Amino acid sequence: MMNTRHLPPAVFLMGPTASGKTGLAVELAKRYPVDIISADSAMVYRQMDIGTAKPDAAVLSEAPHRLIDIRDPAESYSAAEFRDDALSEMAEITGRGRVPFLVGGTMLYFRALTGGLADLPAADLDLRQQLEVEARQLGWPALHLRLRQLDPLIAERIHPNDPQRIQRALEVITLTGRPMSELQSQQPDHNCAYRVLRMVVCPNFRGELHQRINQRFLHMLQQGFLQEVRTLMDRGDLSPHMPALRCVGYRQAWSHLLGEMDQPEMIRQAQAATRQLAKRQLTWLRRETEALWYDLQREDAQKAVLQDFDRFLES
RNA sequence: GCCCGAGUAGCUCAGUUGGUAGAGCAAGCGACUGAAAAUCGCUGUGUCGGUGGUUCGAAUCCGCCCUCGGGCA
Repeated sequence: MMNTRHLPPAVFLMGPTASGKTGLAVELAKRYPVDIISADSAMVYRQMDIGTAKPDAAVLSEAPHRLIDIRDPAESYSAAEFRDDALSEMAEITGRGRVPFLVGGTMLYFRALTGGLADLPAADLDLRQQLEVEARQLGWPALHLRLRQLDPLIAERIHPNDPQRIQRALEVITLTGRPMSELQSQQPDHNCAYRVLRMVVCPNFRGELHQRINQRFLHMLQQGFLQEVRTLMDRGDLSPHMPALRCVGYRQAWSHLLGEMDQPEMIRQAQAATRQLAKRQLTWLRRETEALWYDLQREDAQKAVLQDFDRFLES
């Protein structure tokens, strides 16, 4: 392990959806010389406020968040773009003598940020569409078979039913002429240029998190979530397979507004999808062995956070 | 009160002519390199409403009871 003493500090606040990250981050931003950078793949989209649980304008004026509202819902964003954007924001914040404070639940983004990414080509929409058409005729398992010829190593790691990864691996080899497994193995060692305090917030009991998720979705509905989705729908240029509209809650609401399911069913499915998202986030989070964990339901949690924050910033 | 229907997994239900059960969803676990709030993989779950009987053997057939629907009074 390298000596990180001379590196500038940064703080990561991670946690599953509905765990209370944003509220805590805003509190901390008021007390410490930190600037918040959102690490959230859904909050990047403008006009998607209620359903992404984005902090409102009043909160944002007090505690500005970078990397939210940086994309139109018709556009896409990616882990690689996040990495570039976050690193440049971090450098800028550090340059002003303040501390970058990364807050969010998109664990792939954190990983790309600290672990780096292989030198792979960006997405190519035309090529993806072409592969989509082929898949419709031949089926994804057939394309997986083709991938097995071209890049046996990566095919071994990708399940024949996993369209997204088969598509990506074929895209990479088509665009570069080289197998994705090879490009990944050539990924340079990446040293994160910051000394990082990793904090995770999460209720100790899963049932408690589920309850918060269920209630929060009902609250979103009261705040006019369906109207928000209706407004997106009325634009006429969005479709439910775009990354923005695939977000939890949005795709169920979209389907409900099309009359494909009634409201109680939409609520059930949206809540379930959110619980499943939280579970996947927890699977990532369990690997964060160096992180400090806090259950904000507990009386002493806030105090512990402040203490650990103090100690880190003073060190 | 009488008649009919239904009670099987957390939920919705399937279960052939009797051989002590299985789907979907939910849930749990995992994977994850430019769509990641995405996309995938694996895994259970049970006093078959209760009770007594017939039978070598009952979710299945019979009696009684309970609960919930619906109808008739």
